[in-house]
Amino acid sequence: MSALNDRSLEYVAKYFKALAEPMRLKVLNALRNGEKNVGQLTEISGCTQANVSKHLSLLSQYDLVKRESRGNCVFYSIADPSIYELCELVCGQIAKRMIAEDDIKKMFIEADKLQTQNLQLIEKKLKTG
Amino acid sequence: MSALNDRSLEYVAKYFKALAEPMRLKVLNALRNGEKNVGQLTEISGCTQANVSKHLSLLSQYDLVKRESRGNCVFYSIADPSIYELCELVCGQIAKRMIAEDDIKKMFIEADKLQTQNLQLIEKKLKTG
DNA sequence: GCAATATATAACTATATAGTTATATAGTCA
DNA sequence: TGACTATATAACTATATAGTTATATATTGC
Repeated sequence: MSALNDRSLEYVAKYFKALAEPMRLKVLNALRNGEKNVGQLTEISGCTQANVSKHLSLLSQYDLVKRESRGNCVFYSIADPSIYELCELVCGQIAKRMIAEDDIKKMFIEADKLQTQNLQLIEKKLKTG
Repeated sequence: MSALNDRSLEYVAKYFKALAEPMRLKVLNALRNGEKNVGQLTEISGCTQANVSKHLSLLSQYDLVKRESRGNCVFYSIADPSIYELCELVCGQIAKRMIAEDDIKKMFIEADKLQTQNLQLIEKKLKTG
């Protein structure tokens, strides 16, 4: 990253930007346990199918996800697991600050139990069909 | 990053967003060799002083840079060098793709010689006063 | 072919923010 | 004190994009 020119910086910035949206992180997070199709991701994300498709299209464009059309469905999966390294680095840095900032600490650790339960319910539902 | 709730995802996303602007990356890149004051960063960045200040303020807010007011000037430096790990991870991923995409490859490797020379000139000028 | 389902895209709105110019604030030195 | 320099902020414009609804495009099974 020494002496990158402006075009390169723009490129790197765009890459970060792809990861700079909560909904896209949610989608990537949902793909941790393996591939899912658009309908499943729509259900998990809680927004419209059109929106999920748009985000997937962008993630695809940056090779963050792999697209595989199978039968009537399109399955997406993580293209390069090293994006999780990125996320963990970021989480680590945020964690450092959490020590000082108690409200954020709570935000992370008490992790909205309702939401977790809902997610588990959806996952379960998706597995059992 | 397993089962992060929505608020946490938003927080992580915002962190990425802080790194998702070319001008901010340029500033961070300029701080690789050590602290610089706002005037110096303004000269390197090539945009207005007001804009640099705004970006520095945001970077400060996310603890990406350290602020130290000394005399008439304010010096900024990298708060946590692990952000460069982030950038290198991203550059690494982009590099993987470069193999296939020749134009991007050129973009990175032929790194605008003029710009590099200009940067060196500015750096030199800053050092000699 | 036709109905049904799954995904992608078009068109639009609302919002966030990068950049600007002008101005305020703060420190230095005479 | 007042002139000068350095940084931050306010107010504004232009642009990008997340989200929506409605529609188009595949694919499957009858």
